[in-house]
Amino acid sequence: MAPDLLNKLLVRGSRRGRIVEVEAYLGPHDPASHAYRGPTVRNATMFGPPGHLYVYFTYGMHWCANAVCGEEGDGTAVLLRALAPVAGIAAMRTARGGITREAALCSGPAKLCQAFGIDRRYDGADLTLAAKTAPWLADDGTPPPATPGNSKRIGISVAVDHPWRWYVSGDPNLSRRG
DNA sequence: CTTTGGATCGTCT
DNA sequence: GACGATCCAAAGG
Repeated sequence: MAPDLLNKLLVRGSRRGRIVEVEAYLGPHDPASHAYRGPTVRNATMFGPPGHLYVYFTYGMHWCANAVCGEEGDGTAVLLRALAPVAGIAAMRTARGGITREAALCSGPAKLCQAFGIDRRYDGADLTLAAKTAPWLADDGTPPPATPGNSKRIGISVAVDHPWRWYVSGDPNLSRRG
């Protein structure tokens, strides 16, 4: 499912961004996944029904967001790693503390959450409903890339060899060149 | 351009 | 008590 999320839109209020980079985390079978050691209070949303947002806090200051993709009980999710800003860019700049370069607004998993104002409040949000204030996912008809870029995952220390990162090749908003 | 270190705290051991 | 699905500024080449 991870590459199929490429080119979908993350929407929150007036802010819109096209998903250009994701990583898959395969639940209890994946040592790099928060779900590896089974359900806890923190990762409960991952084990819930698909189509919901799993938001977690890390490094003492950052939020990151995933789309839950497995059936209830599976614990599988896709980390949203980078977006191409589409609308609400002024609001993103403000939320990002005045960063001016557009390609730096959403070019990382914690950056896009900061740009969209996503935190614990939206853990568990239903991504299939066009909500007023909560984040959701829209499909404007743009298909995923026919041949997405693919690489190892970033920032993990175990299960590092699985090529479970996918991205829109050459997009300027990637967290790394690709 | 690449490398390095600091910030900062919830979560699980 | 250790560390993390990160980011940024500063320093070095």
